[in-house]
Amino acid sequence: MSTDGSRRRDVTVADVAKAAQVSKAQAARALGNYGAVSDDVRERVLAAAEGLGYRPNELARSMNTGKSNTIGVVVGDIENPHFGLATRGITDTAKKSGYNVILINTDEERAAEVDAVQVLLDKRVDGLIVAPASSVETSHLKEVRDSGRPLVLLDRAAEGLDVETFAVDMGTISYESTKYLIEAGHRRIAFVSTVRTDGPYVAGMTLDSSQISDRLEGIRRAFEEEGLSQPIDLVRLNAGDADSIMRITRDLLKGPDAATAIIASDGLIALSVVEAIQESGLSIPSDVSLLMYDDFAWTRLTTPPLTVIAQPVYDMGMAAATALIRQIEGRKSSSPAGPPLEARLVRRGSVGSPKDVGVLSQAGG
Amino acid sequence: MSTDGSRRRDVTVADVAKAAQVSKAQAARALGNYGAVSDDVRERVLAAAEGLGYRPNELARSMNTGKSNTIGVVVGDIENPHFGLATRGITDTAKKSGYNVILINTDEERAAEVDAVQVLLDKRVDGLIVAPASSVETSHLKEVRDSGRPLVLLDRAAEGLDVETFAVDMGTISYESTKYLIEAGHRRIAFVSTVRTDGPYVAGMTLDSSQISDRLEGIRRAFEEEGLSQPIDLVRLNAGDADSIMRITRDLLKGPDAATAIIASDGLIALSVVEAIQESGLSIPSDVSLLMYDDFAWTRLTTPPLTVIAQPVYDMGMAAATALIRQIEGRKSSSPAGPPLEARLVRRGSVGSPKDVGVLSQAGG
DNA sequence: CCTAGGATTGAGACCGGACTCACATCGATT
DNA sequence: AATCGATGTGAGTCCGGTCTCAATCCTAGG
Repeated sequence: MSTDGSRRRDVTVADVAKAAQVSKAQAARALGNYGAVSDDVRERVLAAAEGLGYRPNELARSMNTGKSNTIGVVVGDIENPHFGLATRGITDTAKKSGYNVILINTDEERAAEVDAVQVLLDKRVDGLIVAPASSVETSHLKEVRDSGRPLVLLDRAAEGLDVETFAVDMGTISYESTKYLIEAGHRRIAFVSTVRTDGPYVAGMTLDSSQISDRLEGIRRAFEEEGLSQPIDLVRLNAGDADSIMRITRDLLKGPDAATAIIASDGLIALSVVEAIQESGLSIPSDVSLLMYDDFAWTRLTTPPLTVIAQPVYDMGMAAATALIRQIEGRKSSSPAGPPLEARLVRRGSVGSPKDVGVLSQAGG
Repeated sequence: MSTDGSRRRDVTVADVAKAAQVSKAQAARALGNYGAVSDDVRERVLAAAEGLGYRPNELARSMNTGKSNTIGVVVGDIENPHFGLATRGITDTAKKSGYNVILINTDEERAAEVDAVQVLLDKRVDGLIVAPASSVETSHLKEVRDSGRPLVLLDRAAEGLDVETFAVDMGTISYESTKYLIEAGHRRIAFVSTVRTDGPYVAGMTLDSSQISDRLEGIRRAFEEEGLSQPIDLVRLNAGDADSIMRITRDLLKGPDAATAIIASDGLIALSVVEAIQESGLSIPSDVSLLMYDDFAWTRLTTPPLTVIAQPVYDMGMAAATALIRQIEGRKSSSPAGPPLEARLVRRGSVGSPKDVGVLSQAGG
């Protein structure tokens, strides 16, 4: 019952062994629950361990089992609710299988990501879940894969990298929702995203983000199918902080060729877009329609409630973690893809028909 | 230039040493940049390391330096933007000093927290940042402190635990904002929180959360100062999921003694409260005023924008991490408290005067 | 009563670095 | 030229576990 006692160094198997009057090997066996140990010894060891407050050093254990029971998660920004929710899906799943999570933010910068991956590898995590900042420059991820360490991608694909990826099919949902806007009468549909590019958007341009490429492709396809062409002058990338997004929004809504609908690439963007619209004294959806990616709780509270593209973010995280752990623990990959991760258009009140078109087909369901 | 080569086991110092034709000790010195190494040896070793793609095993390194360069963060729920932001503050600060973060969610359950702390200790993290689920049952945290491992509390204090704590002074801001509501004419002020209790609220009751106790105390003080007494029948704890919060809200707004103002203890609660109010056909602030804790971006987008109590959440995380790292790296604690972490009442549009009172004193400013 | 074979047990190697210690080496001091 | 202190260098230990291997104990079968 020496509840106090040792303060400095932690108790080791050797200490326990000594206290229990057995060899280190026997103590280790009793503690680790392997090998053959007599009842007498087991009891003595367990009692000694209890009394000394013994706790195994996971570092040492990891060192010679080669397993750290830790997975590394690399995302853009944990503050972004999208990643927050995905991370929750990951950590919940990980915990269930006895894994812990080391989290690193990259702010969507490749250099930070390269670094993060390196650090995690050095720490000998059992596997990695990465939301790649760039879908194009992926050499560092290739190295991970080549090193044989389990790797799974979240949210975005990486070009030429044959790795399990958990993301929704952006092309399809983008196509469908654009179609919905077109049917409501919109022709001037804007798209605002934060992906960085060197110059203004040009059709077919290679983008850093597979997600955004797919969305733009979906939009293009929807227009094309109607015999129309996508207004690429309304595609605004490089949207940065709140101010720049508001500036972009004001610009989009100005002049005779103003956008009649805006698709915000994520919740943060939508926030600033809505703010800019409100400041301009315009109203949603009578003056301009709005569609945003991700369904957050607050989107139901705005006036009007926002029409959104809901993504199964938590499930994505869960699926990614499940797949990674499967890779870590056993067979390569049983089923190539898990259950389908599908996005869904949630029609609320922020999409209507543009003013000068009248009600060709009623928006909303 | 053997970019491929070894696939199985990682390269170790011994391998590098052999390749560079020097002893393991010399290789380690050159690689670790310590001790005395001749230029010739250093060059050979570095070249060999480069060629072999040597990467130090941080696990092994940690084992005999006793430092893992990792800190453990234990929060209620990373999905909650409050913690998301705080965590960002922590990770940013940690990264700057070369630390990584292992994140564990507890869902505010003590058992999970005890577990989390244990796991992190076993993994030999250099220090811990905990947002304690309970301010009362803190024996597991006491043990951490007694074990000598650096520990810092976030968001909430823990009773009888003398540990650096980074949280805003809830009593003061609660007092001030209640005062503000009272001056606007409110007398029937409700308070809704998720803290779990055994029975309904009784004045002076011991709560699991120091935060909530302090807030209630602030409310009580404000009423008392006006010669009034706090309507404790309007204190609703144990608010659980969205449904239960909506039920509570409807109940608060019913009958002759209905609440004229509601204080929502966090953003998630506010979400459901607003939803319930909207569903009831009532409007804010003419029928009922609303005040919520935490200033999220979306609170500016509701109609009307919400009056909130803004907390320096990111700074809290940053301060906690800074203090922890200071503890880890050196002197115990130089300044008992860092820069003051103060909450601020942000007056937007959700607080007005109750109907039957008229405009005694105009709310807002 | 003696022995084969499984149950126990202890010594020590090993994981991959960090670091101690004793032993060179070498230019500089007197 | 002999000596001294500052490098250089390699052998080997240690961190705290896991695990191999050979030795020892026991007990049932003959």
